[in-house]
Amino acid sequence: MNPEAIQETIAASIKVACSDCNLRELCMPVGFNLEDMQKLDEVVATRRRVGQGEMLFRSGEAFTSIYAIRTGFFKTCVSSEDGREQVTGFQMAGEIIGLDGIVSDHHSCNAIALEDAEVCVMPFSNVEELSREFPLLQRHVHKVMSREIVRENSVMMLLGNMRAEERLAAFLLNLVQRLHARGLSQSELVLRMSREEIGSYLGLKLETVSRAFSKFGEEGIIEVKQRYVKIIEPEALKKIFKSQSYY
Amino acid sequence: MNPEAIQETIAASIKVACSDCNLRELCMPVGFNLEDMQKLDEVVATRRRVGQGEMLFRSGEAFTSIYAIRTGFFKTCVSSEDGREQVTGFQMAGEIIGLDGIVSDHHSCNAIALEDAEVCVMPFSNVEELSREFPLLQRHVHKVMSREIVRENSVMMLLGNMRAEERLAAFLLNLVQRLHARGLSQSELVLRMSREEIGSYLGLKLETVSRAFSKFGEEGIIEVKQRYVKIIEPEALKKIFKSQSYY
DNA sequence: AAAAATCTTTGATAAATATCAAGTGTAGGT
DNA sequence: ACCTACACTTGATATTTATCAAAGATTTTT
Repeated sequence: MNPEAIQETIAASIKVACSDCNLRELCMPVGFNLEDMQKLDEVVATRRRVGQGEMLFRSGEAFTSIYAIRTGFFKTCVSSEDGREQVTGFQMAGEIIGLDGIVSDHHSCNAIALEDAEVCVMPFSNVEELSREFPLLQRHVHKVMSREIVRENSVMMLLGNMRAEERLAAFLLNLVQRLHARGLSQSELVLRMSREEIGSYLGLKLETVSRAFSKFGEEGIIEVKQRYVKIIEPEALKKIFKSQSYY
Repeated sequence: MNPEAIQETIAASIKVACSDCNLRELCMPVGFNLEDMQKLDEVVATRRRVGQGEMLFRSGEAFTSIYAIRTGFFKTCVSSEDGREQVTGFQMAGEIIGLDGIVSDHHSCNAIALEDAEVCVMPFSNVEELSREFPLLQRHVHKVMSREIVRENSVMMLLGNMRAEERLAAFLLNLVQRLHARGLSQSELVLRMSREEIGSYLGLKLETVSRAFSKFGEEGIIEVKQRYVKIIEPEALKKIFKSQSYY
């Protein structure tokens, strides 16, 4: 047994229980009674640790499970034949990844941990089986997928209609909003991704991202020190992201 | 009873049967026996006609149903507070729209008919109920949503990484591929949308789209006459757009 | 602790696309 | 068939962002 396999066995042997999980409100539906909740625990087969820089799944790989992030931070990205890479999202605790694999039984993107992470492995057949039994879970799964569709719609708006500074403002506001929903600061954050990764997500080159950060800093809207960011004037950011008339 | 209501009543009274529908392979799962298939017919409540330029649903509207396109052609678009509009997709016969509404019980985009159209109205509660009964339908619904997520991933790649001509090449190839899957020509098509709508989808201005069309025409790759397009050299188009799968 | 590698910032210039403008073509309505 | 929208094309110019380059900061390795 190699070290990784041992690690996985240990992780699996620890009782994995959604009913006890402090992320429940984020990644599971509410409104269950205790009995149902215990049934629901069956949806999670094991937990899995993913070290920084490691892949949770990769494009082309057979699809078996979706994953709920317990701790850590991920990026998902697609790459073209000629090697161009597009970051399609950044995911944090309580969020679900792997839904891309359902349609073709193979994943179509890579999921890479940007910091040491742990995920709940939810075999999709379990999810479907329990969904047929629990309408609340079924509805929840549908909402999770719909949310992803809606999120991608707004990324399309961002990429198709906004200029560099608007994109970065929208990105920062979205990040702190999600972090805040997890009990973290509304104004301070440490970026888990590089300028290049931000640029890839926003359809910009890293230099352009860096310049936009510097500009916001000069204007006193934010305070930036490498990956540490403090939002001084959230209203100014919102204004940049909402109103600028582009083209 | 106003004329529209009468029209709807007539449409509903015509027996709506997926089991008889020639689009079944496109919009419904395969592998059902006749008995199940008849049960499945219940998923469709009515049909609805949507005239050119009319909205099937609009952003903010309460979500009740998803729609399978029987005939016609739609665009979906989101708009920002300051009025900028982003086309998020073009949909044709056999495709499903309205999935954006699930997450918040309200639609987050507009669906507009680009030509006279008819859709099958599938109340989402019906879909969910039958999904619990028929694992094949459940799996199909999940695949439809996953396909949309994967499609949007490719659009992100397109908007984030490609140049104008690559975007247009990818767009044209995708369109003819989908039309071909519906028994239409692999090389000829009549665009249902304006240059401006193409531009909105591709994150370009209409003039840029027009120039790219002209360039392809001059190079003999395509033949363009307003909205009529004939693809002369599909390989040349594929070479321009040599990224991976685009849905 | 020094060295190497990586990430970030900033400046100068180039390239791509938007904007403005004018003219042409096409479709729909009377 | 004519008139009037509206859609499309094309040219000239402006703007934005990419590219190239180099230096500074941070993290990792030795």
